[in-house]
Amino acid sequence: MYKEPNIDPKLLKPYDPKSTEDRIYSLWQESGFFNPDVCIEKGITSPDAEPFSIVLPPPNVTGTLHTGHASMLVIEDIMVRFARMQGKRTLWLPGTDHAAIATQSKVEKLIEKEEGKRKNDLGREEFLKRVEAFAQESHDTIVNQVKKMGASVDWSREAFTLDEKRSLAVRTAFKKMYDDGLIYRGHRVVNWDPKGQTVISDDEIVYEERKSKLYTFKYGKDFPISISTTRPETKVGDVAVAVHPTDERYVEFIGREYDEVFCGVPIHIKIIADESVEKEFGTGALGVTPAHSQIDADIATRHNLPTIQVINEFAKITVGEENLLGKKTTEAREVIVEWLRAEELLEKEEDITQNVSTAERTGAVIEPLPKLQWFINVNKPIADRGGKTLKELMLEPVLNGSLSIIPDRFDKVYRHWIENLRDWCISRQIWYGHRIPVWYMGEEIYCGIEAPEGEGWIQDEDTLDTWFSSGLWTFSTLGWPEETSDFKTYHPTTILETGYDIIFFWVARMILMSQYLIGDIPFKTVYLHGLVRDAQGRKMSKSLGNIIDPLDMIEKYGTDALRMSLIIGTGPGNDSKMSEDKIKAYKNFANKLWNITRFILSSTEGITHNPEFSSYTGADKALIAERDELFTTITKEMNEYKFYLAGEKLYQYAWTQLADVIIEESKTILTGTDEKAKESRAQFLLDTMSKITITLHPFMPFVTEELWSLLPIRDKQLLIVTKWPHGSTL
RNA sequence: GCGCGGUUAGCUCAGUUGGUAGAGCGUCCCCUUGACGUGGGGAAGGCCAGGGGUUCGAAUCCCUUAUCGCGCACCA
Repeated sequence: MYKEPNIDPKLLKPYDPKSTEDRIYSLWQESGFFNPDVCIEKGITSPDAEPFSIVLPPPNVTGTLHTGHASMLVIEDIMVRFARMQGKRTLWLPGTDHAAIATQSKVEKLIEKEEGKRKNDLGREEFLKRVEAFAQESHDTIVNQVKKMGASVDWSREAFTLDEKRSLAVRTAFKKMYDDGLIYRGHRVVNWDPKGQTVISDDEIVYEERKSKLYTFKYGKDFPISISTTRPETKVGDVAVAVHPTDERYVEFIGREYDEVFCGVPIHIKIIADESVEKEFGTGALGVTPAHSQIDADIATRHNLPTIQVINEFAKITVGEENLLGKKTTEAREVIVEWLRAEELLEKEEDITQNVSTAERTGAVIEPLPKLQWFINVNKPIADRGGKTLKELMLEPVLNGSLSIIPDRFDKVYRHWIENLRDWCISRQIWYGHRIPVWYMGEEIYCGIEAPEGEGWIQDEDTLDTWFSSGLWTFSTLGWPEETSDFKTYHPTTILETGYDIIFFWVARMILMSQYLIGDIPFKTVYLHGLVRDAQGRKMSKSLGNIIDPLDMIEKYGTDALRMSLIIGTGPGNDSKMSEDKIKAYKNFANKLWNITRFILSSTEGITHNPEFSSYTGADKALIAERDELFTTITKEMNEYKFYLAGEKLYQYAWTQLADVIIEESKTILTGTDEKAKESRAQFLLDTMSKITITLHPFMPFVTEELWSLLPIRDKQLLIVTKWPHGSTL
């Protein structure tokens, strides 16, 4: 036996996360072990080891991390540390997202508040400088927070959705899609955000239930059919009334045309028959406004009707006399309702609740407007993908099981979304983001990775939907379009861990891009976590003032405690509640581990752990069997991504079995006279403590690394790269 | 309208392939025991939302009702 010095004086005091965590994180960073190449160089990982890769869902550079990010980092760090300890070639690739619209509107608000200026006062170039400065600052804050959480990401490979390499990937992807005819420019009724002054995609709409009025009226005294609408102000742009072809009430009018003057605006209305009209709704007749309703636009296309735009980008009326012209839609509505009353055309006014479309970022009510925009065609057969459409490419891996979603009930949600998917509008009228790689000169259009040669070309003013670049994330971060060795080694990535709230925005788009551009899935498994809510189950929000800052919790209880509280009892796909009591309980647990170690070290003083020790007593053999059965179980659970179960079992074992039972009875054994039993028990305790420390490391990396440094174990590496015990054989 | 999820101890939630119900916090009682009072020992507390079915056996599988929440669609 080796004689060890007395136990470290650190152990004589309670565990102190504050004086430990930053020091340990630096130690890891200096070791280089977050980088799989270093692990191979130093002989920790075999060069032909199975790769395990995961990209960090890049946090938006709009500010700071919240508890949702914290829980994401915990789950992913557990996966990554576990993989690394299993000897896999493990890469966790970090980065941040420029989050175009979110970041731009945040900076716009800041500038307006602090300087009273709007972005046009500054100009594109100056404004972008401001946004970049803000983004840089957010980035630095985020990086610091990610480190505080203990995340073992490979900082040497850090990426940003708007940096040079990712921009090249974006332009390359765009050009290929353009050349394949998947990206096209089209005039369509799109979702216009009057506040953000940009188009947004269908997915960026949030439906809000609001009380509203349904008005029933006629365009004029002699008009034969009454119609119902919640938006009378758009009716100055009507070109038709659509009825169901079999509606007996109206059948005789089909094909007739009428001229009316509606609130001072001349309109020409044709009565048409269309299957999409429901006889039961309202009067069973629908006023068709092709410019300001997507459904009406579809009807207009079918019947070859003209499109008359009557509302502009600022949600103001563009027709009529001074009573209407230039009025906001809400004001114009009142004007028209008043006019209808005065003319005795208004027949009914009903209170209804309706789903109002609002913009996710700005909260503005969406104004459908006809616009020339860029779209991705999801229904066009692609020649070099076996004639499949993007929709089919997105669906395929989920249907055939090559890509699995945890929990699997989200399969259905995903499939349902794809089935309803329409062309994706990818152009945005904002400045911050990837400029569309298309140039114009007169009638000529050029799409390329670089600007065209020659004078006079003007680049498209618009930028791309931020999710276009996020969609490339699994491979743009690995060097694509170059065939780098990282790309070859780590793609498809092993798993994507993210919130279920962005399954459409992000997960689906990554599958689309990877399937199309690479011809392969972006990841084998998707693990979806839920929302972290406050103790009452409410969503955390600034307006409610119920936001818990993870950094405050770290300050109070330590990162390990926060991590345990975020993982235990949190199954995939389910929302969880943040509870300070729970964090406190795990702070106590960290201290408990500390004290267990103190007991073991002080009562086995001078003894070094001997992994080959074989003279265990019968009693200790039984304890080993029981313990190793636990390790077998939790290893299985970890492999199945059931960290919430494994973590809890380790906690239970360490506290109620090791501390409460085994250590209690060890007191008699270790102070007794049976030397064989003493030696056996001492080795058992050291062995068990070392294995508990190893297996708890993915969950509580700081306290375990610190304890590991104090354990009398020969030839040890940092715990972060120590091999995971595989059940009873190790 | 279509779909999904929840409903388990006072509170927050676990419960892996169906086999006598678990944890944290809280509550009550006891203990300055030589790792730890950020502790230890003990206790109370549950017709697992209701009903029906399958089964030797159901919190777990099926049907149904209620209720809360979510997603999608509609939104004239």
